[in-house]
Amino acid sequence: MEKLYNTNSLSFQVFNELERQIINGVLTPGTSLTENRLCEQFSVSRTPVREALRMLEQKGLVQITPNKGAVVLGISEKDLTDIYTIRMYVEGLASRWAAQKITDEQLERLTEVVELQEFYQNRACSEQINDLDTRFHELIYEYSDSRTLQHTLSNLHHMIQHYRQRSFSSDGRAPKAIKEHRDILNALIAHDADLAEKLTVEHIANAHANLLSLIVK
Amino acid sequence: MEKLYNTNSLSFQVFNELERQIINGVLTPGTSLTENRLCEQFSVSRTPVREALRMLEQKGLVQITPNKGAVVLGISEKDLTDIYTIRMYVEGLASRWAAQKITDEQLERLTEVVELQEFYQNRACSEQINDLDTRFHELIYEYSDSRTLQHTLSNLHHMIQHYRQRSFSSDGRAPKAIKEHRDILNALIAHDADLAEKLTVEHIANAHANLLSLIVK
DNA sequence: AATGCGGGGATTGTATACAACAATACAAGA
DNA sequence: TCTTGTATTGTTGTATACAATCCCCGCATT
Repeated sequence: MEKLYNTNSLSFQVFNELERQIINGVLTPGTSLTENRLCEQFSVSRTPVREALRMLEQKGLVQITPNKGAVVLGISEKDLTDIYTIRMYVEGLASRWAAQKITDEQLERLTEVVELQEFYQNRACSEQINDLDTRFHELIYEYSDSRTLQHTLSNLHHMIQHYRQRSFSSDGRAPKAIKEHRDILNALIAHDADLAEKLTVEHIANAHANLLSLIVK
Repeated sequence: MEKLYNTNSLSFQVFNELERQIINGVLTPGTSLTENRLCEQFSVSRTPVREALRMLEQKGLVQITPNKGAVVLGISEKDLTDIYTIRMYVEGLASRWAAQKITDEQLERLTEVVELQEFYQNRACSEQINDLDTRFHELIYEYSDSRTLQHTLSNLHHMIQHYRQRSFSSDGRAPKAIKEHRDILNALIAHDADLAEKLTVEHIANAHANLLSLIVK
């Protein structure tokens, strides 16, 4: 379950770091990524760099033009809004399926995450809260027991990590979000698929609305 | 728009061919892909093979374990059902957005595709019909004017190409599907977002039901 | 001045060589 | 017999060398 994962392999180190930089806006859209520059930057040869770039292309984070190289695509504010809307349409499905299939052991793990969130919520640890938010949603994706749905939603959720961080760190969104998580958890405990779906859709809608209000400012 | 795209580069040739084989079930789940074997098979060096494998991993078609190699994941019947269900939740959104944003020129192109389908529908050319089905849906994804939605749905639609082929080649599904396409097209022409969404969801549901009836046999 | 045409430097594409790791088989010792 | 250590082999990870392509710039021609 833990993603100790390919943390070794230089390809993945480069991939993860570039992904992070793109998602966090360090690398702005339009930036062209020449292989040699990245080689120097990461002190690795071209092989892992090229592999990382190919992976990023499949994720839609860079665009590779044959014989010309890679440019950063990044995540625009329109992408952000689109992602929330897409999640509003589909993330309820994850909770619905999870409600039908979740085991007692899985419920325990999820409960633990929610309790940790409640523990942190008044301590202004926006990073921990964001991490736990990620874990909460990722666990539901996993417990939906659908590889494809997990893959799809995980990608979407991951893309907007940086924006969520802003949301949690700036205002009173965290307590509300955590309360909503607790409600969803209760619906899952009751195996009430309809309710879990409904609450999840509302949760996404609220998160979206909150983020929009921040951006307008 | 056309995907003349990276058809050159050996990496993409290998990627496309492996993807095709996985999607078509030529490579069954669990098959382990050793780099040297693929090198011989495609008569290329390890570099493009490795890049292809990394891309396939990001698409969720193979799983790479560090220092151990890649194994085929493939698309199970459960994945198939899941994909249709997910599309039922989200594909309507593409039509909704397309209805709001589609231009006259884009409508012409889409109309052309539907007319071609109607031309072929009684000629038992299931391959052409499948190709045109792909083009119809891909165009709507494109005209939804959302990079993320296009990316998401394009992946899902692509995954089940092989199953759709079976659907079109085996029974009276093609004429019904084409009729549904015509109805969706009309809704788009009228820029009726609600109707376009509703018809699209029904279209996916019908396609799913049809495929299920085939599999049960 | 505008256009067309090399040419050289920079960049990507591909192949290969070497290093690190994993798995297996086999032998030595308890 | 069982265990454990080790050698061997096959596979993946990384670096580098070479080939193909593109791009920019200067130059000549009109």
